[in-house]
Amino acid sequence: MSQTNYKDTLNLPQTQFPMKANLPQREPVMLTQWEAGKLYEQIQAARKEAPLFVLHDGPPFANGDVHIGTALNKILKDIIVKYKTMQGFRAPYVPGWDCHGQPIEFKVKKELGEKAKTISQAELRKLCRDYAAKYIDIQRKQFKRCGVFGDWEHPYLTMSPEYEAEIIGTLADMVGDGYVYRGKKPVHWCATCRTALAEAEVEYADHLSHSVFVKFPLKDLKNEFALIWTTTPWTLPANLAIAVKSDLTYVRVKAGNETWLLAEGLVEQVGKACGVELAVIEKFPGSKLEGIKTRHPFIDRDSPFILSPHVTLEQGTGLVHTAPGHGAEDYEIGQKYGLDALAPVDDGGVFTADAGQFAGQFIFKANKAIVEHLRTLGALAGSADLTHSYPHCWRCKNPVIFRAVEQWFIALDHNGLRQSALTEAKSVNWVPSWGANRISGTIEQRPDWCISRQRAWGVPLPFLQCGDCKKPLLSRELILKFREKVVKDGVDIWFERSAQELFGEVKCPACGSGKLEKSPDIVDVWFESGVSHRAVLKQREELAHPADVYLEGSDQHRGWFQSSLMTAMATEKHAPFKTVVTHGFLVVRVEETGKKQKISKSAGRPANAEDYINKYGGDVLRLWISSEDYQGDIPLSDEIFEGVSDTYRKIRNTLRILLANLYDFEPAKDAVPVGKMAEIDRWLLSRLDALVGDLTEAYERFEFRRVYHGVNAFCAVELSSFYVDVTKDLMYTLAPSSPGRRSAQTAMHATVATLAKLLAPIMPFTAEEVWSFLPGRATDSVHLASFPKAGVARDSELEARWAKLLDVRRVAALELEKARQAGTIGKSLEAQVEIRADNAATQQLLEKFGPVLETVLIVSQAKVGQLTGTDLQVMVAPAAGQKCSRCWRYTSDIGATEAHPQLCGRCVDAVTQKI
RNA sequence: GGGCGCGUAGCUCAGUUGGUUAGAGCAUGCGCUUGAUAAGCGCAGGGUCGGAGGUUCGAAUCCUCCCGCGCCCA
Repeated sequence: MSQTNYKDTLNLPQTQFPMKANLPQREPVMLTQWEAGKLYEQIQAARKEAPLFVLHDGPPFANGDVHIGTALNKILKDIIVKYKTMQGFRAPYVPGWDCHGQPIEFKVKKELGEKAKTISQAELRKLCRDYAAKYIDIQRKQFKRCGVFGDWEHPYLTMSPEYEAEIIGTLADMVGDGYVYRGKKPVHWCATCRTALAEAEVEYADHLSHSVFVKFPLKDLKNEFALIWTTTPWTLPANLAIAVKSDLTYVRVKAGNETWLLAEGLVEQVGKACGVELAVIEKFPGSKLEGIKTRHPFIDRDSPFILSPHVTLEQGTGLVHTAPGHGAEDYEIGQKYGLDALAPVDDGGVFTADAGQFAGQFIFKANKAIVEHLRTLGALAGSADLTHSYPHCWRCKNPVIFRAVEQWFIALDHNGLRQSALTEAKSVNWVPSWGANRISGTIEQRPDWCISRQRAWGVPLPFLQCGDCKKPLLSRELILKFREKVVKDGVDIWFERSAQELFGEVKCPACGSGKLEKSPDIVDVWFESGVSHRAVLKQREELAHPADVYLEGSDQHRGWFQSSLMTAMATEKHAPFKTVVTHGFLVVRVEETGKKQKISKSAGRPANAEDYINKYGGDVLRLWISSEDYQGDIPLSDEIFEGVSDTYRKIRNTLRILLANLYDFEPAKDAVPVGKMAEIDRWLLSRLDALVGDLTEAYERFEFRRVYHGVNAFCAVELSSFYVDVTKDLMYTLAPSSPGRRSAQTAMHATVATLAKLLAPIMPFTAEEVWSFLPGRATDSVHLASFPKAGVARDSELEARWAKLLDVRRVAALELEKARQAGTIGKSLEAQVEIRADNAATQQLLEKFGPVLETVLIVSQAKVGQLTGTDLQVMVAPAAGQKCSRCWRYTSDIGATEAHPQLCGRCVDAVTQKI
């Protein structure tokens, strides 16, 4: 028989499992199969009676393509859901979308262009609804493409009537419990368009302002003045206080025959600007000023000193003119001191009667009159023109103003809400643990929740006010009455029908008037998504309240986590989540600087999930996510993706060779019982068991990178470089059904099956592909299988013995390499070795291994020599005997059988037995 | 500017309550193999643990300050 024919007698690996993954093409095919087979429904049905695990989805905004960061969030959730499912839980996943809100309204208006001005609110709302629906479809497709399982045909939408009804219902309850009140708060306001503007509708551009230094006389002190500076003289009629910083140094200075108060650090600058010599008389900290009163220069009113951390020495005098009705910071600090958000300006930017002598004037025109008036009064210390960046309206390009308008608020200290939320937050499991600290900080600091927005696209605040006495009419019963109509007809009826049509005859309890007006405002979208625990967890019968896990970016400590916690504490008296997991944000390395930068700032870099899926595939995208420590910044680069792709290939090839070695293995028929398995195979099963234990703990702790590194190391070290390499000889050359080969196949079979299951939550496509090649698989889909259990095959005594053997192997590898460099041998089968143990115990151990030594070292002969020293030594020499042309080992019995002159005895047996 | 985080080989990550010479996988270089072959195996090089002080017999680890990056505020 010729050499090439002997090759035909080997059991070389065979498989149709492709080496090249071709994920971008293969994955969509698998998705189609999953959908056709209703895999998600099958999984849910299989777990019908199982204990429940709920991961509640935070709704992404229905706008644009799925960003790589959004995909990261969704995939992390999916890994958890898939893992919990395999652990035997019923883990339904109901995805959601945030549908209302300014960004959609903004985009729709932009697309409309000039037409946006003439369109009715109802038409605008219709277009916004269509826009959201369009992107829900797009995003749904993209999320599915990421391999995310869920009830995609029944997501929750904040614009669905059921959801809207729960928003209204929550408002009703909170009104009933007295949390809601009406107050004023400044917003960006365009006097030309007569509308409130959102931050995104404001553009910053240079603007020429008239800056003035104004003297406020100190109450009851002659010739002594507090000197303030402002670039908006028109806000002076609304001045209610002067803010100083407690730890800044302030001075009294002599200015001619007057005394002025200002910050020490600005004396020189102010002196120059006002053209006056200033001589310091006295120094004191800002804290000394608190409570002291000044007089408004032209209105009969006190203006007290207050303390504010916002004061800086960048410009002005260090004494900050404070008009709570016309500035965000002014408002914040005003709240603390109980100041009114006075804004004597109407919708058109004209002063109202409250502005005294300036009533009826347009504010920007009144600037000049006010400055002149100050000059006449002698209250003007200096003035100058100043060009600076100032907000303008995105549509009409005119400068906008900050103006307090009527708003609706939730009182966070009512009924001890804030305190109970803080207490409850302590009993939530925050991952990472500093989340507890962070959310407490935001809850402690935040002011009352302003829940009204002056926009078109959202859920109306179903509140009434009296048309005559203007008092708000807040009634739980009336709101619930409206809610009933919403369930039937959706929320649009608020805009389409009159108060009377909606509520019938209702009288103002304050003045008895029957003339009631509907609030034109809509509710803050944070309130909408914040009530999802009620609108989804409590409504959907497959879910439960509270959820086991919420998982979002760390920005949501201030966003959704907080809004959810607050509304839940107010209405349910407990948190809506047991565990909150947070992740960081994507950063890319900028080549030139080597510095990290958030992805949104890196122009030209692909930022959609699709870009990466089309290039690398969904499973590589997911494997990348699993590889990163997502708790901090998450780095992203081509280099990283290439690296993950390499790992993917390593894992794939390892699984492939195992499958290829199983081409003739039927577990039911051929499997060897553990007790009869070879040691090396039991060693593998023991290591595998340890891996299962580690990875189970990693999944439980949401530390997926440990899964990635664990599987990678197991494939590279235990399997590829050791077990598979070592067992090649017996796998290929023994008779197909020999016990040694069947034993190894049994171990390999268990290993592929286990690895497929361990990887299924992270690489759902590849795990499924592997599964489909697995002989004797118990379930159709790997996603219907159970997660492996640890602690069944661990044999630490055996592992300890083999650890010693692996030490020998390491030393042998070094010596074999030396021989190879010297040209003595090529591959290791051309060598024989003599091992000298480092002590008697090792020597005894090695002797007991016997022929296993040759196998493990992949050499032709291995013997244990005399114990001579204290170091473990391996001596290498060329192998003795002749090379068997079938198994390539060197032996002394080549040609012992006449019929097979080129074969060793073992190969003769294999070839002739054919067992 | 404030609050909360993060910073360990080229890359992604380990590194117990402080305790030998800081590890792994990948990548790189050099070999081997050609019966996992657009694969596989071996060996080697590679780190001032962001920086500077301090505590300690001893610090990647504890403390202070600084630098860089991110999130949230302002």
